[in-house]
Amino acid sequence: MLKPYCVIAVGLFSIPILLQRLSKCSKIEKYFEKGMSEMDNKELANLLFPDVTKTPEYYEELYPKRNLPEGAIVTRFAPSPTGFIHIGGLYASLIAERNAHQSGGVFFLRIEDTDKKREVADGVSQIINVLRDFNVNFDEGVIGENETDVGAYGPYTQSKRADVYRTFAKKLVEEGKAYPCFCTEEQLELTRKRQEAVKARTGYYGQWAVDRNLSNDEIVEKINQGLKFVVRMRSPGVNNRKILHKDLIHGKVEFPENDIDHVIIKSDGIPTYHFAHVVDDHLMRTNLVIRGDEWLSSIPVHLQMFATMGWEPPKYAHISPIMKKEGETKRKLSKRKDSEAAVSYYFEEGYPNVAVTEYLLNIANSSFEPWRRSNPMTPYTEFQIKLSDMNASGALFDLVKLNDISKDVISKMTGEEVYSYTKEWAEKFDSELHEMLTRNKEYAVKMFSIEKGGNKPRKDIGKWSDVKNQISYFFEDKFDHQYDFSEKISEEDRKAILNAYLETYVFDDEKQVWFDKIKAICDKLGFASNNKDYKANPDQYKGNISDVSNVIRVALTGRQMSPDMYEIMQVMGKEATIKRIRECL
RNA sequence: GGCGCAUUGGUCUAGCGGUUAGGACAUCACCCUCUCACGGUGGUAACAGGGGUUCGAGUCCCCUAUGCGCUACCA
Repeated sequence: MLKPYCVIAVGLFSIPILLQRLSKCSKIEKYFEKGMSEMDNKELANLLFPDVTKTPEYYEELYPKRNLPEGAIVTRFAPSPTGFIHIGGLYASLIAERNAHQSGGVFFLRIEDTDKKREVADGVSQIINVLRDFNVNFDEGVIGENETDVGAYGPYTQSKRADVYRTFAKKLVEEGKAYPCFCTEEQLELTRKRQEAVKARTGYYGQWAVDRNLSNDEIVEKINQGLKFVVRMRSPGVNNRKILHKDLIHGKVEFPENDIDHVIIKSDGIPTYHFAHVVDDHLMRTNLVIRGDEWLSSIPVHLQMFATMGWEPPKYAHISPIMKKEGETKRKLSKRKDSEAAVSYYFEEGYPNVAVTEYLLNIANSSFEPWRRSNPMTPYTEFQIKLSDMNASGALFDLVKLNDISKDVISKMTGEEVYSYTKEWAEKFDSELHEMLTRNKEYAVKMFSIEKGGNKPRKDIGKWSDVKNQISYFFEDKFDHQYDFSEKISEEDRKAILNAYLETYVFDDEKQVWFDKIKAICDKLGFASNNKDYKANPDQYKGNISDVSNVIRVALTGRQMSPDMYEIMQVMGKEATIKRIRECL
C-alpha cells in the first residue's frame, strides 16, 4: 500500500500538480512572475514540504514534558519487527525495563519500521508476546488490543509518524539548518572513490558536500526538472575539534566532531534512523537511551542533531553485545549462524524464562550473584541493577553457566510448579511426555516432589527437555526393562540381596527402619553396612552398603543413578516396587 | 584506509596506585553412615606484549598486537 507521504512525494515530481500547489502560495507565485528576487528559506521549505500543515510548536504542546519525580527514568525498547527476537534484544529490553521501573519511571515500546524490506507480518505481536513471557512489561507503546497504542505520546510506530518528522525537517530548512541534496547514488559513489584515491575521509562534508551551497534558485530549478532529493542536515561541526561524551556504561568517550551532512529525510520521504531517534526521543520525552554499542560511533551525529534542534539530549547507555566463541575468535551472536541467538531457542529447549532472565542479569551486573546468594528466595525484580556496573566489553554466552543457574532456579520450585511448567512445555514440544504427565497428575506431582524442600533441594533438572529421560522408569509402559547391574556383584549375590530385601520389605516402614533393614541385609550377606569399616578392611567384605543399595536401585529403576530410593518406592507404590524386584530374580 | 571501543584463569567477572590478585561456573581430589544430583573442604589455573610516570602499576600515560563496531537515502 502506498503511504500518504509517498503519494505526496510522487506528486511533487509531477509538474502540473507542482504548479497547482505552487499557485496556492502567493509569494512563490510572485517569485515566478517576477523571476527576480531569490526565494527565501521559508518559501523553500514550503516548496519542499507542501504536505506539512502542523508546526513544531503544535507537537511540543501535544507531547508535554512528563510530570515525574526527580530521577525517574523514561526509556524505551525500539525494535524492528523482523520476526526474530534476538537474545541481545531481550537483554537490552530487560535492562531498560528494570532501570525504568526501579526508578519509578516509564518504559515504552516503539516500533522502528522505517525499513520496510525486512519487516515481517506478525513481527510486532511476536515481540510483545515474547517480552510478556519474560515479564518485561511496558507502560506505553504498541501494546493494546490488536497492537493499538497505549499512552499519550503516540503513535509509537515510526511509519505512522512521517508527518512529525517532516514538520521538524521543514523547520530546519526554514532556518537554513537543512537543505535538499540532489546527488544520485552513482554520484555519491564517485565522490567516495575520489576521496579514497586522495586518501581523504569519506563522507558528505566540506567541499565534498556539493549541494550544500546550492542557491535557492538552483534548488527550484532542479525541482522543476523533477529531480529526486534527500534532505541533509547542515553540520556546523569541525573535524579537528573533539567532543566529549559521558556514556553511562563506557564513561568518558572522545570523538572528533561530526562534520558530515547526514541525510535526515530519505528520497521516499521517510526519515533515517538518526533523525527519527532524535525527534522521537525528544517528543516522547525519553531521558535515557539504552541501546547496543554499535551506536556508540553515531554519538557525535546524534548529539549534534539534538543541539541543532535546540533540544536537550537524553543520557546514553551503550551496552556491549553478547558474543559467541568460534574457534579462537569472539564474534557477536549471529542470527543466521547461531541457533542460540534466538530467544525461541531457550523456549524450545525448556529453560524456564526466569532462569534465562537471571542469567542475563548475571551478565549485566556481576553483583547479581552475591545478591542472589544472600537472597535466595527473593524475586529478581528486587535486585537493583546498575548501569555503571555493566561491563564495557562483550561477554561470551555460556550455556553451561545458564544451565547451572537454571538448575538452581528449578530446585527452588515446588514439585507442583515443576509439574505444571514441564507439562506446559511438553504440550508444545513433546506429546509423549505430555501424555505421561497428564494421565495421573497426583502421581506426577509426587514424582517431582522427591527430595524437594529442606535446605538442600534436589538439583538435577536444568531444562524441561531433561525431564523425560529422568522420569521414564516411573512409568511401567515407558520403562525399557534393561537393567544396568554392576559387574562387581555376582549374579548369585544379586539374587540373594533381592530375595532378602523382599522378605523384609514393608511398604509402610519409616525411612530409618527401612534403611536399618538394608544394613541388616549387608551384615547377613557379608557386605559392610558401614563405609568406614569397609574402607578399613576392604578384603573382609564382598562389598559395601553402596553395592547392596545399588542392586536394589537397578532392580527398581534400571539404572545405577537415581534420586532417593526410599522416596521413589513411596511414590511408585507397594505393588509396583515388588513387581520390579521380582522381575530381576 | 580513517575514527572509535574493548583486552584479569577455559568462561563471566571483582579490583578503581601498596591485595598472599577475590568470587562464580567449569575442571580435579577428598568428605558427606545408599548411587547420582546437591552441600562441604582443598587444588590446578589470569592481569595481551613493550615502553614510560612513580618509592611502588592489574590500576595512570604512550606505542604495538588482537578482537569488535562505525565509516549508507540499514537499523
